[in-house]
Amino acid sequence: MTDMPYTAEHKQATRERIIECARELFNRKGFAEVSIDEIMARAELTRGGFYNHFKTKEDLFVEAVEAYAHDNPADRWEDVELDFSQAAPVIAQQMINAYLSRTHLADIDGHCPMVALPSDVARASGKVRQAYQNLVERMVQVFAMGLQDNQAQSAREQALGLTAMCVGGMVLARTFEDAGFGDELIKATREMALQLVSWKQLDIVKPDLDAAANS
Amino acid sequence: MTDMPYTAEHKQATRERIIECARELFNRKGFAEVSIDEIMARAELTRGGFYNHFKTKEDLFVEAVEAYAHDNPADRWEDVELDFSQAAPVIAQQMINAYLSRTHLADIDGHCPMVALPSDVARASGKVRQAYQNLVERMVQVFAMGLQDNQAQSAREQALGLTAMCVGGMVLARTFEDAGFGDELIKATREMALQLVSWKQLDIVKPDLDAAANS
DNA sequence: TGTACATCAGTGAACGCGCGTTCACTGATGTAC
DNA sequence: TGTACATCAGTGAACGCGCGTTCACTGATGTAC
Repeated sequence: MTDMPYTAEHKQATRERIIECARELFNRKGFAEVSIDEIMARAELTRGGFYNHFKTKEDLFVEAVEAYAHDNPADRWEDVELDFSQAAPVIAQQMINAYLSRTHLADIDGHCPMVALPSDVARASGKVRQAYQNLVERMVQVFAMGLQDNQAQSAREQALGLTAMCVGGMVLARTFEDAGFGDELIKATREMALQLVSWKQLDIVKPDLDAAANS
Repeated sequence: MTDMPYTAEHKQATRERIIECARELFNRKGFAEVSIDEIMARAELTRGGFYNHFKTKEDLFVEAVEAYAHDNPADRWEDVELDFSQAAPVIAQQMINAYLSRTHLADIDGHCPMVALPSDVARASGKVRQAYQNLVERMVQVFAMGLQDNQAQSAREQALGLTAMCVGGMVLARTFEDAGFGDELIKATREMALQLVSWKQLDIVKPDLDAAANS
């Protein structure tokens, strides 16, 4: 911290600019398909400087996934920000509405990494996968806040199921050639998730599966 | 069909061997990360012969995704094959149990492409994405068979939501560093999906969302 | 039945290309005086 | 205030490497006779 030709803030700002550019490019094209040249060019820099900021391309991947967690999980996709002064169940509903929305689907740069990069992460290092898992855990906890234990499942278990629905609906819709099918799937999934949140709160007793199957 | 030094069956068999090897390698490593050399070597052939069978690597991707659809959707992962002589709701339950299972998660070679390759497909050509969408549509139809319209959603809408749950649960579990978390998520998602199938059949009336939110 | 032949599935060297990473450098900047 | 200096963020050429694809070939095979 003696002589410093550039300020530490300058370097930090550049670093964050690179991470943000990388995050957007990864979202659009995937980790392997984006080159360091491309990332640096978007950040208005040249290739060589990359290694002043990151040890490897994979290290940048970790940063890009973690960067997403610093923001509010929902206010990217909806005018309605998550309002934590609301009752917890309302937060869960807002989350579902924001996540399983056409707005979120259309905002490719702003896609949640859980939606944009699952396959890339599955093949990446343990550090990347851990960062991804933390993102999932975070969403689960927001949902769990809005739910109560019931006879069939704990609030956490319900939250895990809802997270799977939200991510699954978006992942599938994103891959379709036919946007109409994507919209249909997102809408149906959203409605089902919203019903789950309200039904669960009513603590409906688990019916007899065999009786149901034989009906 | 005049002179034929090798039989047409021979060529067809080789072609299918290449597709199967490619499907397994794509499942493990992703589309871009697998080389044609690697695929051909696994099929006990050499690089050059590839273009006797496929026009491009991307064409092989289409074939690999479609190949999965030729098999029974569930009997890869469970000893219990889908038993279409059973009542339709039972088929839906079997599907959920087979898909959201530890067996399926552990069988990486046999993973459904919906689980193993969503991000790769999202970046691929329209033909690949169409093949993937057909796979999804197929799963939706199996579920829809096992469900009835109710007050809140049609059988198809319910089937779309269940498909999102199944795929989402597996996609997430696959990426985690921590296998325990994956098992937890799959189990919770499976239980929730099974409850949905049985609840929906009871045609539970959609409760008042506002009343639930304010409770 | 045995042989000569035409076919084409399969071979492997070669191609151009873009990648992640390294490295010697340059020049804009904050500091010391 | 002005100037000389040391630092290090950023530069861009170069590296080795592996990729998808092409192409001239080879040799195992089914067919004609």
